Amino acid sequence: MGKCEQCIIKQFNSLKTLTNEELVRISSCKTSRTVKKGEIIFEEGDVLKGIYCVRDGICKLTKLSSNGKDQIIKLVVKGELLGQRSLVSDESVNLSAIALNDMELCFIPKAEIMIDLQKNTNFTFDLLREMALDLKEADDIIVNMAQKSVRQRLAETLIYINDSFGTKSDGTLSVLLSREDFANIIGTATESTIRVISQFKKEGLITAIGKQIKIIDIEGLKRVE
Amino acid sequence: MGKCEQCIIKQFNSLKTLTNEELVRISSCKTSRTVKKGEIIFEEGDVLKGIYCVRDGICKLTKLSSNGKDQIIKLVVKGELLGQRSLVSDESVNLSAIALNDMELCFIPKAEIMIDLQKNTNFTFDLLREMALDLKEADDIIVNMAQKSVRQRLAETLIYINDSFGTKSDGTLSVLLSREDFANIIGTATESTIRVISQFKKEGLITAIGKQIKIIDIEGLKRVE
DNA sequence: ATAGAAATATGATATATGTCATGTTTATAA
DNA sequence: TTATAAACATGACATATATCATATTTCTAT
Repeated sequence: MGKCEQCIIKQFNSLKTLTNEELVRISSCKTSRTVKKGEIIFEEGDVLKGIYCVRDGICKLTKLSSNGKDQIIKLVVKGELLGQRSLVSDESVNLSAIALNDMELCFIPKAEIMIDLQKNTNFTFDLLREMALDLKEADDIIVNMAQKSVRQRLAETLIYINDSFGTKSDGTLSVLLSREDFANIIGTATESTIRVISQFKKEGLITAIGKQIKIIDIEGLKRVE
Repeated sequence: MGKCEQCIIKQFNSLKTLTNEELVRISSCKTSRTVKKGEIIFEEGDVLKGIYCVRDGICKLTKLSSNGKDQIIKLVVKGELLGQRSLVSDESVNLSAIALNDMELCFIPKAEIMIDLQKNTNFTFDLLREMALDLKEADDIIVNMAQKSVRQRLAETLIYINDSFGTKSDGTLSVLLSREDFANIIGTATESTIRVISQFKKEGLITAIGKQIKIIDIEGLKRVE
């Protein structure tokens, strides 16, 4: 099993603030876990006993609405932490995490990471910074949900995925989502999403062969009303 | 001017974690400010030079959407802090704060409060906990926006205001909002909000005389579809 | 106290989006 | 490979909500 102090993944999250000594200790108590596509990592209501560091793959964080539909709140990719909030509150998690492709995760027990949270101000402060960013993003999502059309929300989601998670060598988005996943991100019916994707294709904004979506005219997408 | 170390307001926010010594220092550099109803405390894009502690009154945090409409993200009342995120990031604020009634604010310069953020782990940790709660609330708002009807969103907003901010002796909500403010919270047109309020009145769920709204049948409101 | 401006109210209509039905294509497992 | 299920696609229609118009009431400043 890899050693945290040598792992490059930590560069992308708050663990980078830990000292070598701290990382060695963390490394000795962490466990690794592979998760298959579609598998549930944790579920709304679970009590987490630690945090995950995503070594590879991507997952969605979803919340079940009272009407029975899932809402995707956030996509978490390679490099990010998962379940930070459980460090701060003793409540159960308010979101489910489901793998969108095969994943590799490292699990760090809460008791161990809490030691660092007590001692290392840099670590706490960096977590705080990450959470502030999440909060800012959440504010933007709220405004978009409240004020923008399904067409706009889908256009922005495509741009967001393009910019944040990048493309493969052929230009298609590297994050593959079903039409239903897209619908659950933008908060609409699956049929509506399918229709808008078809419209975008006809309008020459994107190409879409199955789940392989490529943005053709990003400026056009930005202009969508 | 009051002394922080004797102020009861701090009980309601992260300042309660500061030591007496720290509070004395903060007290000596803080300034007080009164803000009239409707006045802008800070605006999207401003660079904050510190944080506010709300001694009295209530304000709304809004964000301007690209379609020109304001979205209300959060109500901040007596006891809470304002502008915590500016401590963590050096970016400009992403929200505007506007007084909903006359307010009393204490302003603590960033440089001073940062000293505590560096030294006092309890303080940082408490801020982290508050932010985690905000984030959880934001997740709920996203789901509601995405999945629920205007009727449901208004019903939940009324219940939220009732439960979180309380009522006057006559049972009316102590937070007074215009129909437009309600519309900007739930993300809909002002006319739609007015119509739904009228419906709720007819259905015996609430009474509303001008801005004085009283919940009559809270269970009925919870059942709204 | 009065004029003018906001805020509230309500109708008529347009439009975006949801829902249901049905068919086709693509993926998955035996 | 074939059978079966899941995902995708599209039409027809229903419905929630937005928009525009026009009163009416309430607030605000002089």
